[in-house]
Amino acid sequence: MSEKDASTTTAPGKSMDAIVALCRRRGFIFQSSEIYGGINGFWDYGPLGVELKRNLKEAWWHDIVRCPADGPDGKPLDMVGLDCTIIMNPKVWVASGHVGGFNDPMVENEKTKKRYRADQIYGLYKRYRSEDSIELQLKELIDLAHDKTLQPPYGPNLTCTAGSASEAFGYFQGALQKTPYKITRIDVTESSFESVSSDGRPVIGLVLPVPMFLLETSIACVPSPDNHDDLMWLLKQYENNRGQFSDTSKGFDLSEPRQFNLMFQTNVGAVQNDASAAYLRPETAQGIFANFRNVVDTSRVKVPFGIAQVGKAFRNEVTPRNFTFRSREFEQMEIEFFIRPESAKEWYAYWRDSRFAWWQSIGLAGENLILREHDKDELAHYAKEGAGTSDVEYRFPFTAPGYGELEGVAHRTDFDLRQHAEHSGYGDKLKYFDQEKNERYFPHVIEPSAGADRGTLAVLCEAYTPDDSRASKVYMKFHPRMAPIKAAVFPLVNKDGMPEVAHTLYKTLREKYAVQTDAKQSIGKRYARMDEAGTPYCFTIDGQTLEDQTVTVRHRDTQAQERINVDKVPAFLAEHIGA
RNA sequence: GCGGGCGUAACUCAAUUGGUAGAGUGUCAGCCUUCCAAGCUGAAUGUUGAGGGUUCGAGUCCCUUCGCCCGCUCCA
Repeated sequence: MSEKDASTTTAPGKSMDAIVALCRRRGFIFQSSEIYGGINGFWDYGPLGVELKRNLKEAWWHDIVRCPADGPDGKPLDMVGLDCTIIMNPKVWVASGHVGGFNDPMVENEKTKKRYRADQIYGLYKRYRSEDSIELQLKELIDLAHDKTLQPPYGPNLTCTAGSASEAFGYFQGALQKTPYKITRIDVTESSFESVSSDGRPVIGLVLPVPMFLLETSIACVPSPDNHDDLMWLLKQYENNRGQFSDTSKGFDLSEPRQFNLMFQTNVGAVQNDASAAYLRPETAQGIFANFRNVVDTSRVKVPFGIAQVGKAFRNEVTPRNFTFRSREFEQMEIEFFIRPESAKEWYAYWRDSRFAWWQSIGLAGENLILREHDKDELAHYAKEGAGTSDVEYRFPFTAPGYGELEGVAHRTDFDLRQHAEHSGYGDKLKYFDQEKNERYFPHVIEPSAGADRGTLAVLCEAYTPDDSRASKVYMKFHPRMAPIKAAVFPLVNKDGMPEVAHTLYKTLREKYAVQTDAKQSIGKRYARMDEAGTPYCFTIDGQTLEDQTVTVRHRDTQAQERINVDKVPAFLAEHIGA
């Protein structure tokens, strides 16, 4: 999420509470196992919701696998699908780094209950005792200061956006002015230079040679390694802040590092022991990498090509929140696109831009959708050296004025294939062989990874349109391709032969489209219900139909009406909805 | 995981110092109805989130728990 563009806000009248209420009332989304009090982080899709989400997934599958666009070289993309299991050999997650990296050891301040990643406060989570002498602590600090192996993330890794090193120098000087420490050097690392901020200026990193110490006051202290006074000052800060850190009996009162496991664990087979332990996949991507060899061997694909998968993934999030936005069980739509390493920049740009355009094409066309290039310091472990990472982000009512991620496009390099080559023992056999160039190599990967539930939620939020002038006070302005119900067929009144005509038209249309018919109650009430369901068109059979074979088309967005011949209705839908 | 707020029908809300759980909307059925939730008649729906306690008696007081919202934290 980002806080960019704070000057604009989400459209007025779009309260998340109202959207959630409509989702419940009209059967889009329910809380899972609600009659038992629900379960945090799990959501069910009702009759309208499942249609909506299917439309999203099927549009994705159609546009990615069945009917992909042309690539940057002008040729149609080579794409195939895949459907892997949720539970895989646990070694997959060791290779991918999810066992270990995903489970960052955390330390907790036992008094304030605040939690930090252990690697970010290295040195501090070492528990000094009050009887430990200042000299001992000082010695440890000096050792740390001279430990050249402590590189980021262990060392402080401050960055700023600046046009030159001297400008950055001024920034860092300001940032550190409340400490007695001076900047000893500025490293404009290669990786920092590659990252360019949104305003086009390079990101310049300050890499300091010793660990940063986080005090409770959020001061970042950076002792110069050879300055005795600096180290003494730092110790003094510890002393002064000890009341906040500890109960005075245990020095700096942080717990031992603990694992906070974000992967769901289960057991395969009846016996529950370490040998039977397995995980629910935290992402669908690894199933694709694990099957890379199989797909290459069986489907005649050639680099560049992509493998796509839609499926459930699971993360035991610390804090599920914001409706379905952060769920513990969720569905991903992922592409792993395999390319020659030297073409990474080109393909990365292609996927970044085409994925953004795709979200626009399904109705998120307004200013609530943005494309955001990541800063270097927020990149995932596998993407540090890549061509880049960006997010397609949507301004949800609950993130406004900030944004929430819908899809991430990342250059994963050849990290995953190499990891699996090593851990599986397959080694070079996992490499791709290029016949033309007689060359064997690990392809690089551009990964566009989208959230189906987040996408559905964004479509819901975007469609929600308050309108006091209509009976329903609100209507869902879905893109026709997303609308759960494409059209409704109504007899104006429930007599005089109109129901029969309506029924015949309904039976014809439902062969191809999700349509509904309803003869009960007043026509206004039926239109109003369709407004809340987001149905783009209603066809109404009236007295005139019986005479001249024309029906009324009622447009959802404008409430305008026109007459067309009943025989032209399928063609009308084909034109306005698409096949 | 921490702190704060909140849970009464599908929705929005009532219910006197603790004293028979109600209304409107929606939903459903019938009638009526020739274009935007119209009208008439009728109907269904709650273990007051759940569990325990105090009490003759708990929606109301106490404890526990679950869920939702906000702020931290987390989001590889």
